[in-house]
Amino acid sequence: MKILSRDFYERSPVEVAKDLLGKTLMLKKNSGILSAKIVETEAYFGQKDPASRAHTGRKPYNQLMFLDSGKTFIYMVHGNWLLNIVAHQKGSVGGVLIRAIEPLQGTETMLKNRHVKEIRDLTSGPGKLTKALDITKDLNGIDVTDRDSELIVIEEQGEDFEISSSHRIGVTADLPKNLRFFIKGNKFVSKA
DNA sequence: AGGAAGATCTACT
DNA sequence: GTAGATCTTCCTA
Repeated sequence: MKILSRDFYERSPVEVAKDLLGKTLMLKKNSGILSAKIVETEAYFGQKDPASRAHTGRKPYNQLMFLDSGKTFIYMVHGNWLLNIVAHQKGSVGGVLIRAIEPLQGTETMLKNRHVKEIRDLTSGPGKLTKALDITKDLNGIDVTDRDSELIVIEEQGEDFEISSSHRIGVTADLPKNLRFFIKGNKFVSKA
């Protein structure tokens, strides 16, 4: 098991968003281990990105995006916690939103956290996956490169896959670029 | 005090 | 498949 290092996150959010696809998210809880494969992400920048939390400048609640890469940045939107990982070149600002995952380990626990019939609906959206994994603000700012953290990201050999991209989902003001990336054909991607 | 926000669920045509 | 209500912070006035 290899944990992704700090350098991995100290690159452009776009590169990190693409490279996070296929990696494994692992959550160590008292009740056991939950893990899932990342299948959909979006890149966000700083001031120049109108959809970014950091767009209006540094504030107490968004300062994590300005600080260390490789840490979580979790915030609430429409009653849902959304999970981001801070990623940017040193001295820059940015992050990657985890939009969808595929459950690997602890599926029963996730099903208990959410009332759905279809496994497909369990984690196929940014607010869904945080509920399934029981991620809240308590985990805000933790270091996903530290093996002692409750939440880490690990590199694992998986099958080959093809990456598709699109505009970002649900944002009121997007940039004229494709900043959303997902594994082509994966069932857990929130939207084709 | 009020409203917007990177969404989800439910109930319809 | 699309539309509308509602979810809970944190910012801005």
